[in-house]
Amino acid sequence: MRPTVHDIAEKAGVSLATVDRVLNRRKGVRAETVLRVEQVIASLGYQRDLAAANLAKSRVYPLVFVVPEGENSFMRGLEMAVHEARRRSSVERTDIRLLTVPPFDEGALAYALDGLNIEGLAGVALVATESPAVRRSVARLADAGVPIVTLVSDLPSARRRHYVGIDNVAAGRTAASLLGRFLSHRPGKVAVLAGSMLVRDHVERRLGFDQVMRAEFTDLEVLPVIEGRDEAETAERLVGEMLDRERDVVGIYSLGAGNRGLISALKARGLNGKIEVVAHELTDHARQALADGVFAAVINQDAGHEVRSAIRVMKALADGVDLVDGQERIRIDIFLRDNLP
Amino acid sequence: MRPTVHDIAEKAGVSLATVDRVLNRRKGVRAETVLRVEQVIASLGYQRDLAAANLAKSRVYPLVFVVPEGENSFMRGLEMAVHEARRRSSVERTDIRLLTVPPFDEGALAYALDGLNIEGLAGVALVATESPAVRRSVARLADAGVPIVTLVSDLPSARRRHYVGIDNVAAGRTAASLLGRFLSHRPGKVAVLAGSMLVRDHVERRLGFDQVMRAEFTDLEVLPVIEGRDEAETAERLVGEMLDRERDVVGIYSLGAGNRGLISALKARGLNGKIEVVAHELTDHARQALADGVFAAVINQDAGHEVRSAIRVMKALADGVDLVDGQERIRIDIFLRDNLP
DNA sequence: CTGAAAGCGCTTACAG
DNA sequence: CTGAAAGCGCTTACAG
Repeated sequence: MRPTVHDIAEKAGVSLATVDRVLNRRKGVRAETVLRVEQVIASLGYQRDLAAANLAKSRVYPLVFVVPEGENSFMRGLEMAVHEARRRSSVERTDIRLLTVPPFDEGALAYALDGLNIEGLAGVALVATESPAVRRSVARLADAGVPIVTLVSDLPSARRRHYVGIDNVAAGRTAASLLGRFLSHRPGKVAVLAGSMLVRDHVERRLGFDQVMRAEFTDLEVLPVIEGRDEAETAERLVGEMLDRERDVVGIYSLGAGNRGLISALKARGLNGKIEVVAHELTDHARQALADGVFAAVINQDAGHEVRSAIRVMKALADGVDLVDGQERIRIDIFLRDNLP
Repeated sequence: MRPTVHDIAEKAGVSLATVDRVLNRRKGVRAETVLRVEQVIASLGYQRDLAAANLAKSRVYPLVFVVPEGENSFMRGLEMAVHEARRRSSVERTDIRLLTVPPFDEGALAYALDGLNIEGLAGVALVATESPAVRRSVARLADAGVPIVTLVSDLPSARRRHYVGIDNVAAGRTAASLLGRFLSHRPGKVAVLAGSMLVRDHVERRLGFDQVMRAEFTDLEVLPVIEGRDEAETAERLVGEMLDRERDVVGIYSLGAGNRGLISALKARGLNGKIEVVAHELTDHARQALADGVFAAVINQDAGHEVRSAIRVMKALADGVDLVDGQERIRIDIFLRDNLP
C-alpha cells in the first residue's frame, strides 16, 4: 500500500496538521521537527495523492488564454478549443478565461497581460508576439509566480516556462522538402506567403524553408516573402500582383493564414492545380483546397491538442509536478488528400 | 456550486446511503424512493465527482495488454510504452499486466485471452489477429462485461468497444500518394513488402495503397505483395530475390516491419537512395534510413499515445463516462528527414 | 428497505 | 510551535 499522511504522522510522532505543514512547506514548525518529518517522508517514499488534496482544498485552477482576434481561421479554431475545454471545467477543476487582442499588435497584447488580476492565477497561455513590451509583461507575471505558457508562437529567452506548439523551423523544412520533391526536376520560381515577419512562428517557418531550398533544390528560385497580414483580401491582392508580375511560378508556400485569398487569386487566373501549393493549418478552406487538388499538402498543428496540453502543463507547473513529456509534444501533422480526418 | 450527494439526500429526504444506492443502481430500494431520488438528481443536474468516488472506493483499474512477441521493433516500442504506463500506475490508479503471445498465431492469442482471470478486470487491450477463435475469445470477455479495446490492428464487427490505432486504409493511400508524387513521371515497378496478409492492418494498408496507385499513378506497376513475416532475415531474402528478378523497380512500400532486412537488401545491391522507399513505423532503423536518404518517408503511429489512449478509453468504458473524442484519434504521422522529432 | 457512522487521503480553521 | 476535530464528495459495512 502507498503510504499516507497517517503513516508519516505515526512514524514521526506528530499530528496530521504538522505533517501537512511540512509537506506544504508552511512555516511555524520547529526546524528539528521539520527535519524529522522530512526524513520519515523520504524513508517511506511518500507521494502525495493530488486528487485527494484537491478534494480537501476544493482546489480550482484559474487559467487565462490570450488569443489574437480577427478573421484568422486557425485562431478561431483555437478559440473553439478553449471553449471546449471550458465545458470540461467542472471535471478538470479549471476556471478558464479567454481574452482576445488585436493581431500583430504588441502594445495591445502587453496591455492585456498587464491588466490581468494576478491574484491566485494558476497560469496564462498566450499566442506571443515578439516585442520588448510583451517580454516585460511576461516577466512581470513570471515574477509574480504565475506559470506562463506560450502557444503556437514562442517567445524563447523570455520568462515563459513552456512552449506548446510545433517546431516551426522543422515545419518550414518539411514544407520545402515536400514542395521540392513534388516539383522534382521542374525548375522555376517559388513564392512564399506569410502573415507578418513580426511573429516568430512565421519567421521560423521561412527560415527552415529557405534552409532546405538553398541546400537541396537549387533549380528553384525562392521569391521575396509576401506579407498578407493573415487577411484573405490582402493575401489575394498581393498574391495576384505577384502572379501577374512573375513568370514561371511553379510552387507556393503559404506559411501563415489568409488561404482563402490565396485560393481565389489562383482560381481567378486558372492556376489552381497547376502550381504546387503547400499551406499551413487544416481549416475548412484548406481542407476543401486539398480535396480539390488546389493544395498538394497542408501542414497542421492540432488546436485541440494544444489547448489540452497547455492546460495540463499549466496545472502541472502550478502544482510543481512532472509532465509526461511525450504527451506534450505537439506534432507537425502533414495532410494530403488521402489522410484527411 | 456543483451539487453533491448531500444536496440530493436533503432534497429527497433520504440518507446518503440511499442516494448512493440509487446513483449506483444497486438494488434494495423501494421503487418509489428510487423515482423520487432520481427526480431530484435530474432536477439538480447532479454529476458525480469521479475522483472523490475513486478515493472512497480505493478504486484500482486492473488492465491487461496483449502484444505479439518477437523481433518486431514497433511491438517492442509498444511494450516499452506499456511499461512507462505502469510507472504511472499509482497516480492513475491502474494495475497493468502485460502479456506477450507469438505473432501471427491465432491459436496462441485466443488461448491467452481465454486464460485471463476475468474477475474485476476493467479492460483488455489487444493487438488483434483475424480469426474465428480470436473472435470467440473476445466475445466471451465482452459477455462477461469486460471492455475490450483493439490496438494497432482492429477486429471490427467483433465485440470490441473501441479501436485505438490509425486508419490503415488512409495510411496506405497516403503512402501511395507520396510515392507516386515523389516518382512523378518516372515509370517503373513498385514493390510492396508486408508482414502477413493475416493481420488486418497490413491488409488495409495494401488496399489503400492499391486504390490510389490504380486510380492516379497508372504508369507505375505494382508487383505482388511480398510477405516477410515482419522478420528482418525473411524480408532481406525475399526483397533481395525480388530485386534480382525484376527490372525497373523504382519504388518500394514497406507496410509492415522487417525494415532492417529491407535496408540490407537495398544496400547490398547499391540501390539505397536510388529506389524511393516509403515505410511504416519510426523505429531506430527507420530513423537512420530517413537520415541517410534510404527512406523517403516514414508513416508512423505513436505507441506512447496509443497506450495512453487505450488506458483512458478502458477506464472510461469501465466507468461509463464520456471520452474527449479528439484526444483519442490516433494520427497518421508522416516523417521526412526534415521533421524527425 | 433504510439510515447513522466511519472512512478514503488530504487540508483547514481553531484552540492551546 | 503543535494538535484534535471537522470537512472535501463519495462509499461501505453494519444495524435495524
